[in-house]
Amino acid sequence: MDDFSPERSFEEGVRRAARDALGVDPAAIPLTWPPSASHGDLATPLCFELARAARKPPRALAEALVARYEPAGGVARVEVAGGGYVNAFFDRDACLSRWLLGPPVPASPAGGPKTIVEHTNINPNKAAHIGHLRNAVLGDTLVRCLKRLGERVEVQNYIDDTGVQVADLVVGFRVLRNEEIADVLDRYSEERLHERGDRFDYVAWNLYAEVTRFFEEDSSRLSHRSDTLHAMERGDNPVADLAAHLARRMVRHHLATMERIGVRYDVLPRESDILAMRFWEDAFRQLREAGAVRRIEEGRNAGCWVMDLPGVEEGSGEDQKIIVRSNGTVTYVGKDIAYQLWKFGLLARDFRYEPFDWSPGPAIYEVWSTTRGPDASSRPAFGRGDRVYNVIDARQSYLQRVVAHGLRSLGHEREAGRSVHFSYEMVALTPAAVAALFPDHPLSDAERARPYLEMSGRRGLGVRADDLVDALIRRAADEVRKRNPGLDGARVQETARRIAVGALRYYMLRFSRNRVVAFDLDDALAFEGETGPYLQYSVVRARNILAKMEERLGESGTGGGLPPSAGFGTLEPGTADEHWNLALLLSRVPGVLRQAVDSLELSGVAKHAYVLAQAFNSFYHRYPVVQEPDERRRATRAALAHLYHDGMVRLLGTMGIEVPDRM
RNA sequence: GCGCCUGUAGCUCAGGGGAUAGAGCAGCGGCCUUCUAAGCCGCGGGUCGGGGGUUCGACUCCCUCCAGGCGCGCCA
Repeated sequence: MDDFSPERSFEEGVRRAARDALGVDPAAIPLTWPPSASHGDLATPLCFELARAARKPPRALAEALVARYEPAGGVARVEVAGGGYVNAFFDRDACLSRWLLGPPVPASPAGGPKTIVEHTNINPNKAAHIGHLRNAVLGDTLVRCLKRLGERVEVQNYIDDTGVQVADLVVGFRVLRNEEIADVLDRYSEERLHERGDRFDYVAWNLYAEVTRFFEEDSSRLSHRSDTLHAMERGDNPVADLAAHLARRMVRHHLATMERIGVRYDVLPRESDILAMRFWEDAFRQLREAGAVRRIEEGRNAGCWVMDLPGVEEGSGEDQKIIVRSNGTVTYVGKDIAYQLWKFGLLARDFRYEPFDWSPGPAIYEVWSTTRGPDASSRPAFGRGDRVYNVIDARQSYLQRVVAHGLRSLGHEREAGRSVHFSYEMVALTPAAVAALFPDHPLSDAERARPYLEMSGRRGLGVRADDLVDALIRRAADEVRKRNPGLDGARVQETARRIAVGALRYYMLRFSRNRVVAFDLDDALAFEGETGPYLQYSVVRARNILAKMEERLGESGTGGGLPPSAGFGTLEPGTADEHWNLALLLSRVPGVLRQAVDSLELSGVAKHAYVLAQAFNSFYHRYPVVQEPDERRRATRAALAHLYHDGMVRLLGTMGIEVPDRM
């Protein structure tokens, strides 16, 4: 596949014409999409920009430019429009023929620079909720888009297995439930829980909320927490082993939940291993030697090591961050700096790795975990990224800034610049949703007046991820059975699963990232309108057309490209634009993906897919394909259906949405 | 107090300095003997939070004010 691109051809043509006709060499050719096909396929407002310096009206410049433009490479002609736009019209038949040959395969250099995406990062002490789903869907979609653009990507899911939250769960089992450690392992084994119709992460969900209340009722009980934390820190004792066990079991659940929606990871770095491998020692030494941290001798923070943040107003509270506490222990952000250094290969140490232990259940897929045991003899290389995306919600912006500053103050300017915080807003619940889902939860008047309420694991306020997925699957399965009587159970389930995942992932992607998602159950469960199933359905329709073309007419409808007799000229007068629009929108997909990744605004991908599906559904409704008597028209339309089908399957693939065989 | 984010149709949201500000939902009215109606077509609905500025041109950039959210821990 060569690099056929009318867009680039237009860009170069305009550049050449600008030089020849106007004597200017613009740094960049601004491109814009005309509002409708009748205006053209691509446009540049370049002449508006040049008008001032040239002291001539934009339209005159545009006319001069157009006169010298030499059409080539898929651009059929250009014309002046409006007050000075230069609009390009593509050679439609030539474009369609080339596009039918399939997309260029991006070269994926096996040893080239690697991009690391860290996402999900759920505390391993309770079930995943819909806020985690937004994180995972955004992260996974970013990964898929990067791969589609030809990048080598490593997916990391950081496991904070040493924190207070895990300790609290240990306290819950040992103190609140008054269980012996051996009994916890037995009575709360996956098997025993299953017999009772329960599951481990759901037990933990409730227990965690209970423990929070337990502490609130009597703060002296917090000694249980600190005792547990100390035991976990010491290691090699039954309490520490229990904590490790609980965390691992929870991670297993999180991985299983995410697997349901098509999200996987390459490696699970554990915080306990960051400590065990003494990453912090090396990072701290580097920070001290570079003078990036300093010890405070007096005042409130006496005895602490802090990092000063330049450009932040003094006294704002954000100008100085404690990295090492007065008792000598490192804070979360300190560990994060060490971890970030490791991701770029800037640490003198590495983890050791082993395949993740999926027991007591079967392995779902191969994923690596860091370990304190021996390093696997044969394994992929992890870390040493060229660029790092941290998918973390906007509430952590400050800490992410501290981490980037840490890199910068060590002289790693390049890495700090390539240390990207993929920030997004949280998923929250409306007061109405809280009242409906948690009837026992009292809401104050102030809370009721708020636009939304944060979910809270500590209060057990939240919609669990698997509950939502289950509800989506049930609803989808009902609909599938209704529409496809006689379809066997396994196929109903698989179809329903794909629809559910499509609905969920689209819902999580359709909002721009800086918008708080006030979760609405009815919207999330919708299958009509701007939803994932709408997109999937349009592809199923295209597939049906192609299948019937083979079945009834024995016409492949395309695989071999556009038949010579076919083309847009064969269509009824006045309908060509609408047909062409489908191909044109598909041709813009690579640009849309690039733009989405560069801006981290993945909602653009979702939106474009939706606009495409709308265009196809309109086409489908108005223009018969299989029923079309004119052979040339039939072939042209089948070619478009084929192009749409393949292009849309790939585009949905970048969002992790699979298309069912039927719906 | 300081910083970041948000404010567009009844509701939920798109909108790359550029052409007539668009979708979905909800409402109303049509379209299933055709390739699946999870669909299509139509109607109604807008001081783009207010005010200033930059620009040939501002929903978009800058300033300011208002309203709401988040952050600013020796928690993670």
